[in-house]
Amino acid sequence: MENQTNLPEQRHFKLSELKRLGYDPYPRKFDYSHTLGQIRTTFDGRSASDLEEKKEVVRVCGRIMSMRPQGKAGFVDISDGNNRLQLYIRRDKVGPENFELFRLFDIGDIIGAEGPIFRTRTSELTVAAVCVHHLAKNLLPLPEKWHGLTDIETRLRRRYVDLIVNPDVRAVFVKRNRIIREIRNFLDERDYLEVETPVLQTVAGGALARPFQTHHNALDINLYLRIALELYLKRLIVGGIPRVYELSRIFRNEGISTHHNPEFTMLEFYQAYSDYKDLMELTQEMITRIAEKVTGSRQVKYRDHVLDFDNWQRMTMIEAIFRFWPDSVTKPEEKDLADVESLRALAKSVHAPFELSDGPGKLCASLFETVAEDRLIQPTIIYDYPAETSPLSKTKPDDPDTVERFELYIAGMEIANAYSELNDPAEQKARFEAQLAARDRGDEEAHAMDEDYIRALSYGMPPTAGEGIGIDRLTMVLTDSSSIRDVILFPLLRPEQ
RNA sequence: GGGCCGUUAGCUCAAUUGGCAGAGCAACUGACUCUUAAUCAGUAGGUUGAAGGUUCGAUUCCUUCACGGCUCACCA
Repeated sequence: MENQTNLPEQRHFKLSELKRLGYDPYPRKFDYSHTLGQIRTTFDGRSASDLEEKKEVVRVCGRIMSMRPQGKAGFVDISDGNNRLQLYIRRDKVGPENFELFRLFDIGDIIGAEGPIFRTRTSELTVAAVCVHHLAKNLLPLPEKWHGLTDIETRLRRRYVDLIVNPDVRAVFVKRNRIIREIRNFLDERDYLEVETPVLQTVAGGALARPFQTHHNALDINLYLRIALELYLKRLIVGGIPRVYELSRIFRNEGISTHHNPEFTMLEFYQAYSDYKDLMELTQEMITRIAEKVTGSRQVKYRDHVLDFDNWQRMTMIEAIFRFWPDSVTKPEEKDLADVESLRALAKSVHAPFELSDGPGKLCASLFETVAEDRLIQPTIIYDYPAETSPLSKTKPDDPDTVERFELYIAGMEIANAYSELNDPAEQKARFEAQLAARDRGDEEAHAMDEDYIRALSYGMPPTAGEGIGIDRLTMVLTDSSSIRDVILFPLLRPEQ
């Protein structure tokens, strides 16, 4: 033992010692009387003398987070991930054999204990153990107790360790779950039907993005992982389900950043007999309610800002370009935003990226993203988008170049995207053909043709409004997280070695 | 993909101008029956991310590679 300086070897030695003393190294179960949370709610308000008098015996279990041995006695803190509780183990209370077991315990071990609840001299609620139980051995040491685990790579690769030692991480994912639950409650209250549509698709449509490809062996066909939920959900609108939603994972074969993960969670919902104005109201109500339920307030701290969900803004994309145009650059006039030549000049003046094949719509969108997007901190609905960048949206009745579409921005991030759905199959076919032409010009993200979707529209789709909400980004906003990886338990990383 | 930065003990971090690789916690041994960052005494723990190069000598300087972070581009 003296020569065993390697830590895992020492732990394995202790595991063999457990076996030698007749303990099952991996016992099957442990009957506990209280979770640590139940201990807290039951006994936190009780006085030392009251506990002393009643001597209520409990059985508890959890992972050892710290130990303070003192010769023939010792204190141990256990945690169940939510709560901590102190155990006091005395040789004269548990007996010499059980005390030998206690001496084989390490930080990180999973143990059980039973005994009466009491308060120490410093008033700490504590179990005075009459017996301790070994439940599982920790063979790899936990991070240091007060600096903890901070290395981001290790935290992500070993999320289980991150969860053990960083309580804030668990709190984020509890909130994420709460957000999803509130969304379901909100939509279910409004008679939406939750459905599941194919992840494997022969045509990856519904968004402008590059898909992952895979192959089905038995059918010998290439398939794509879906990049959006949209086209199947609208087929269900055609099929007579007037309110429908799906909340699930989609996949985009694109870059990874603090705001992008290759797989992410999207809510899409579609509501027949409505237009995008109706969804603006619905979105504002839903997001505000979720923010309040999840954070406890309609004023939410995010980084250096306080997001005020009592004060939503609305403006058109064009208005946003004018409003946030940088003072240092000569402000354009309205007519400049209709002309390709002057739009290119404007794009250059603010360093907005564009391609020579871009029409006025794409150029406007690029201007908007460059000058306005990251200034949209407070909840802001930006509406009326160029038809050129929106192949599935219905145009405005008085303007064939503009569609009835809005996006919700919070904290400089696009959170939601919604529009009045194009339900004219002839026009939809023409839009797809325009996208195919763009694809031929080298635009890899242009929308593919989907003949069956055209056929579905040809059976007649009622006027419909639809919306997608990025759950990961919404969770970032409501948990004050600056990276999408803080709200995804196991984000994609390059494999080790 | 571009730019910048990082990688030293299980964890968190030092190491002066290129000159013997260190500390705290964790671990091990011993003392200690109300501690809580327990305390006290002692011990052990390293291919400094990998491979080359320069040098009498490299954690330190150079090159390449791996992985990561930030950021820009693309995207939601």
